[in-house]
Amino acid sequence: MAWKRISDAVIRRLPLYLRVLEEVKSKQSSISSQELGSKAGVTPALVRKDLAWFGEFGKQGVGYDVEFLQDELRKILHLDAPIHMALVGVGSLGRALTRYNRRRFRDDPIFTINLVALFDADPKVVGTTFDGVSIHHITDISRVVAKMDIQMAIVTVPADAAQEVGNLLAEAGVKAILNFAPVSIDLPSDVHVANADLSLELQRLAYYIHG
Amino acid sequence: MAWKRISDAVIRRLPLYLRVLEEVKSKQSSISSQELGSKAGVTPALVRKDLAWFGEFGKQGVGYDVEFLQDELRKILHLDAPIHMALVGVGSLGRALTRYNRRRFRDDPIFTINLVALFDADPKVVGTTFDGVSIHHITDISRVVAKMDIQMAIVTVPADAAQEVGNLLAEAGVKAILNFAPVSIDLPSDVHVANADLSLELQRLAYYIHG
DNA sequence: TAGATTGTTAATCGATTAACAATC
DNA sequence: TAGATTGTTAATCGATTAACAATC
Repeated sequence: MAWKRISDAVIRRLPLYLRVLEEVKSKQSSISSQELGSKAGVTPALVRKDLAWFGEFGKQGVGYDVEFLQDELRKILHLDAPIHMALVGVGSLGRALTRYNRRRFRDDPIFTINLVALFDADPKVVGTTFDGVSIHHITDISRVVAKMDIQMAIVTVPADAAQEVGNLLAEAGVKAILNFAPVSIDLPSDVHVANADLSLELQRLAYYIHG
Repeated sequence: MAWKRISDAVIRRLPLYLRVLEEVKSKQSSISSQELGSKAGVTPALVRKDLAWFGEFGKQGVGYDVEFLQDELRKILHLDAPIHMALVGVGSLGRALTRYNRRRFRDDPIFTINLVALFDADPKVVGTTFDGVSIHHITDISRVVAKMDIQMAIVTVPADAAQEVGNLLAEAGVKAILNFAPVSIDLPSDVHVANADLSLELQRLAYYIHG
């Protein structure tokens, strides 16, 4: 197979497959593209095509070995080793996401993304901890990211601070950012920014309330 | 134009256009597809095609009237009248989203989605209020939704309760649901469910950390 | 009028689905 | 072996882009 950048549409489905594999793991040792697809809400042909981008993981007449495929998908998504994550903006949304993430990391053994540092601009909270995680000042992003080997970040700052925080994270070498601020962040193309803009999503949904 | 269901890809961009229009409103009375597109991160041809699904809003040689287009987009998205929304699951994420939404509704005059009712299963919080909004028991969803004319809902309950809560909302006539629980909810096709699954999103992003 | 920009049609691009030979 | 299911190629579908006549 000639080298080609794999599309985001494909990458989005891999965590879904991972979730299905975890669900069936205790009940069966192999799974067909048929079953994996129907549990993930995807056609069997698309499951096979998605997986084929990365290798030949299945066996004709049998299907895919559940544990083997799980391991392979984890490697592809870089989830085979713990990932260190930061969160910038310890307001009410930031605190809620911190709790959510910490609990998930504690309770769910397959969830390996670990929130290890918080950042804020308010001197009153800098130096304290929340849910057991230290809060640093945003001017320390570069130093702390390097020291703690942080690879991902969640941004929950007000709209007018989001771009600047994005710049600081990018300079520090963070390559993947989940942005909850209601503005898009422009960064070099080697930094992947995913927008989780609640108000945009609600406005879109309003289209479907009919009337 | 023969009738055709408008794709979700188109609907997703409309709130983006709305945001750009609000931003330029004080500075100019009209805008070209060129400028609207570049500010929204979309090609000019696509802007024109998206808008053309709903009518002929522009003027050759001039562009689109900012206020007129804003009004039209609001009507299309049903944002021309206030929308009543509920939130189910008053845990830490639910409370954070409640605050976020209430503040947005208070401070931003173009944000017309109003969170008017909270629901939870815990008798200890039922009957109290949070951020000025009453918390009802989930068995009262049907009654309260009807009485308060609620059209949308946010779901922030644990995974194992999400489907049941979805059922209750659908039975009560809610047609649009934003689901934060880490499971998909199956509902009749006239109910639109958008998934905002944080852990899925983080696992996807991990692909891009390289290494 | 001359210049600008729309709405729309045709061309292109990319993603999904169907089909099937290979093979466990 | 017979049945099942993969990996892959070709066909289809849908979304985006390019081009341009119409017209403000």
